[in-house]
Amino acid sequence: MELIITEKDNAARRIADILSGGTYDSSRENGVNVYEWGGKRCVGLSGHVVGVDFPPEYSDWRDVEPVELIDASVEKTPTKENIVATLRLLARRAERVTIATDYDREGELIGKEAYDIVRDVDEDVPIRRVRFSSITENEVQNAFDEPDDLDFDLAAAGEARQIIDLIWGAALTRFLSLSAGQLGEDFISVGRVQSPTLKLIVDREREIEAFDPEDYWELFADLAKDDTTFEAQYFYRDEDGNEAERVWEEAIADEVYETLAERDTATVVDVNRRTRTDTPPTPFNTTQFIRAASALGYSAKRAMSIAEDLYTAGYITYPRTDNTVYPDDLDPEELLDDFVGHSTLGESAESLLEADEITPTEGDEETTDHPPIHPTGEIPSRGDISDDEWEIFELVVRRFFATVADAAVWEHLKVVAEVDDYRLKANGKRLVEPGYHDVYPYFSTSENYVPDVDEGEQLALSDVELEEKQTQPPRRYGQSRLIETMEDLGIGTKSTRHDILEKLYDRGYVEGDPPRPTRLAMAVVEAAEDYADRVVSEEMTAQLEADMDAIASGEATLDDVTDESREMLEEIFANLAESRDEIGDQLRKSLKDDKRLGPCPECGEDLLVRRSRHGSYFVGCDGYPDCEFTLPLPSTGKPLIMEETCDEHDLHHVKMLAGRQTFVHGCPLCKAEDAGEGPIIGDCPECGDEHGGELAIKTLQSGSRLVGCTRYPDCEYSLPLPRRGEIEVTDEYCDEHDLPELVVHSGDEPWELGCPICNYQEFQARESESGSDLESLDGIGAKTVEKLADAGIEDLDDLTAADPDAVAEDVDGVSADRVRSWQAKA
DNA sequence: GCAAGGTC
Repeated sequence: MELIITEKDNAARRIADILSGGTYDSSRENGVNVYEWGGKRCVGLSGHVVGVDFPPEYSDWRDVEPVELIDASVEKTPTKENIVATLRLLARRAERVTIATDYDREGELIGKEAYDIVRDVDEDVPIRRVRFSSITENEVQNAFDEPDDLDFDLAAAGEARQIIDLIWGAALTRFLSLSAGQLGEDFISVGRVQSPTLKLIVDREREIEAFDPEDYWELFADLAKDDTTFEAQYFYRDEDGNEAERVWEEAIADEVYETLAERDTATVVDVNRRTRTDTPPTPFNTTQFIRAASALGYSAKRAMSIAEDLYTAGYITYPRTDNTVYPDDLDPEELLDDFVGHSTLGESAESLLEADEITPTEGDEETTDHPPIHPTGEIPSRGDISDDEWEIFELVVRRFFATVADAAVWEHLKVVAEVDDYRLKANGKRLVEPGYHDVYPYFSTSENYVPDVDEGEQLALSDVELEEKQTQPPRRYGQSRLIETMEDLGIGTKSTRHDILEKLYDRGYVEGDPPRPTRLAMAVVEAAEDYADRVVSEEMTAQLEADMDAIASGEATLDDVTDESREMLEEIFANLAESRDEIGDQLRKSLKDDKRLGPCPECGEDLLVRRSRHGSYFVGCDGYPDCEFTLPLPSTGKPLIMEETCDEHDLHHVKMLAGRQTFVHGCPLCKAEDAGEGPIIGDCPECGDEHGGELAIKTLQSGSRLVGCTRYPDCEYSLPLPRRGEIEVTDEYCDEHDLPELVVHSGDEPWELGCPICNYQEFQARESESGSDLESLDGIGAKTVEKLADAGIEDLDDLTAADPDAVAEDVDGVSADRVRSWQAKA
């Protein structure tokens, strides 16, 4: 029996399909899929199935000096026990083993890990290696026809990286965490990739903080030929002879303004017309995909998560790739054919197929691991996937379309007109050949119309405007810009860059979007710059890459490289040791700065965001226990201190981070003053008789309102009230509940809410009525019931009477077939 | 309870 091992289950299944001609059987062993046919078995790993770590006696942070980790041994232990067990089981029965992991350095290392597991149970079984760049019939057959051996040097290069990353990361992370007394889940982390990335963000923030704005002026005027008016801007030549629009002296700006404002014509002195070819974009690698998705409003994490789902479902190719050149065996015409006749994508595909010759664009990077991201030709129906998934799928499809489309052509027209010695310019542009923009509508194609004019022509001049402006600080990096910059600097990989950003959020180093560094992040980068510059510099990765190349080519050994790295870290620790207290003080101070809201209204010390023993957040005074002033915070989410401050109390605003339910809470002191109890409207039906509780109209911290008992939290009786509008308490009373009728004033017409108890009871009755009917059907959930109700389908009668196609059109995520199946059941 | 790299 031959055992074939791949890097992931998906690849195992596709290889089984190709080699068996679709005749394989599949079974499960320890929860792992095994594909079997004609004397062969194929199993997929899940990336690395073993990991590196120190021996257990090093695991207590307090008992082990961080410096001791540098010379500690590094062991490999299984991290995916079930897969390792399955591999051992299958290896015992194998007469030959073929390693078919991904064709890149990490794939070689993963292959070596599988090799070691196999060798452990069988010293003699022959083990060979096959390499292919994409899982297509041709490539896979060729690879299996010409098998090779595992490249142990290349795998060793990967191992060196693992060891160096672990030692540097663990030793420095433990050192900083211990120095600041931050143990447990709030440890302070450092690493070869995360720290240089954090430094990028921190450096930009330093520029922003140090920025000194400068005033300048810009002048605009309208020019007109016949009835056509267009905007022109004043410019001059600076000392280097370049065109400049910004005027740095007010007196000069005024002088130009007065001259222009006095005159009513300008003379055309230069007309410049040129055409520009706008070449179509290159195929998607991971970074460019994230960038394009981010322009549509997706975070890096969300974009990758959707791409992974689309990949697993078979609609797009593997989303983690550096490659920007399509492989030879991708036939663009064949792939376009798959879209012909499709309701929304078909037209573009058909127009592209009309071309005489189809030549895809190519990027600069051609790698051996995976093809660029492109559609597989399998098209999901709209009901099968969510709107977001469809939007990302369409992006990938259209990007593929764009790479086989024609270039676009723009015509640029620049007109320069003169008034005395002053010059005005207007830049027009027109898209004469839309080219790829027809099939890829994600780039701007906005035009600016400037009419045809001739040199010497007089144009009417009007509406001269002088605008005072200020230079702006550089902008923070957005998530996709950061990922692009990481790629440019060579740090991280296509699979990890977006994870590294997530890590910075998780560690409390950055907040918001675009990511803004916390004081802690600034202090960590500063400490690293002072004592371990290497770990915040992209140089460390560059050197490591060079060392890994040396190992792979046999010029150096794993021990040469790791020993040298250990020595460097020893030197760093020699300097760190004596500054431990100083570093700890700085870190602790910055941790406190991140919690600081502003002055306490009672004692003037700082108010801090704190966490109670039960885990809830509140605002407390730094002067505690002398000052016991506190303010509440909402119970949902994790508080984030915003840059914005309250004019009245000088306190920073607070935002509550709770995923999709994130909201701005504002100034906690204002909120506390606004909140509280409104008018009392009657006795509490639950505890009024026994304890004298009364019902009051209350406004909560979050801004929502309710009728609640004055004995809260001892009595939790409450009734809901609408969010919007002012509530009027009338003189009329409900006979049954002895409570006043309420009127809500919002919008144009006030509406009668009536007695709050009756109102609530009616609401509940409506809920149960509408819910019971439709929700009784199998395969229909509460969310769908809501969506159907929005489309006017409130009960089973409505559903059976409805036209399935019309329903599918109106309701997101519901296909006509699904509606028919409900109708059959109803 | 440390890193970064695979994969889900």
